[in-house]
Amino acid sequence: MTTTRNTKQKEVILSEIKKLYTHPTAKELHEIIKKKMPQIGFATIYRNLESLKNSGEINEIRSKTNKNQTRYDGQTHSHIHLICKECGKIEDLETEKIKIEFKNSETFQIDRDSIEISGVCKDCITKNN
Amino acid sequence: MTTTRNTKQKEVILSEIKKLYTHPTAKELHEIIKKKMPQIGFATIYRNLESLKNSGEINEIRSKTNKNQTRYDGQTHSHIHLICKECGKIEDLETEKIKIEFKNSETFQIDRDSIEISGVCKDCITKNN
DNA sequence: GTCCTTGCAAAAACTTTGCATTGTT
DNA sequence: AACAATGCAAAGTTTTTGCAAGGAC
Repeated sequence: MTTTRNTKQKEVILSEIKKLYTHPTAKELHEIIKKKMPQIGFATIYRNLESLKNSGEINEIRSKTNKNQTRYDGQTHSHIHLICKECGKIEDLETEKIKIEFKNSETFQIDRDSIEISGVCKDCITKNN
Repeated sequence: MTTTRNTKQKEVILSEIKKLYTHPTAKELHEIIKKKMPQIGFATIYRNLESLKNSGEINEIRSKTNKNQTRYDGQTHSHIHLICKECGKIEDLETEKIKIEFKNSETFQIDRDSIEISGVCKDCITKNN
């Protein structure tokens, strides 16, 4: 078992991602964090996101949006993701607002916080009319 | 408006992906198709997958599994995806086998065929015991 | 002092693009 | 004959890895 150390970089990365509700990519996060810590490198972002993911302090979003980039989520309360297939925006939806009945619980153990649903968001519905 | 032409390559790509229930990546598909058509190039696979996706003959799976690769689905009947977070396998689930009640239909128009749920598959549940 | 983490650069992995040639219509 | 599609290679993107130097414990 390897031990992890607390570094200034990790602290800033966690604190910044926790402030966001935008599900940033590693690149977006790097841009944001460089403002506070200009010398921070890309690899540090990636390695810390991996580490924070493993410790459960943040989540990785499985769905790609428009581009092929991994997105991260600093919000760890119970929620699912609604992904707009037109603009790529990811919205959070509290788990209580959706009811899912699943008949195959013996063959697949679903994770109620890892549900991602694609569709069209309000803005794009309006835009289409 | 651009017209599309029917080529031997496109025909083979479509026919091979339709036979599979494994949600292959472009690379996997390339390997499979090279057995029938050894000279086919990577770019041809990518361009045809894009084209077949646009015409609705196949679907692109939004979720990344283990690696950061796009997966494709030759099965176009109504179904959702169960993604095992341990082994990365994607299972299909007929839409009738899951009931979803969603309270926010006015703010997000969900696409019932684009639901992806993460969890643990039967094999991995067994493996864990 | 040990050894994990950083920052940089290089490499790897995946996807897209440019272009001459081939094949469809 | 026009021009879309192919195959190849090069370029573009995103992510991972190697390594010397720095920092946490």
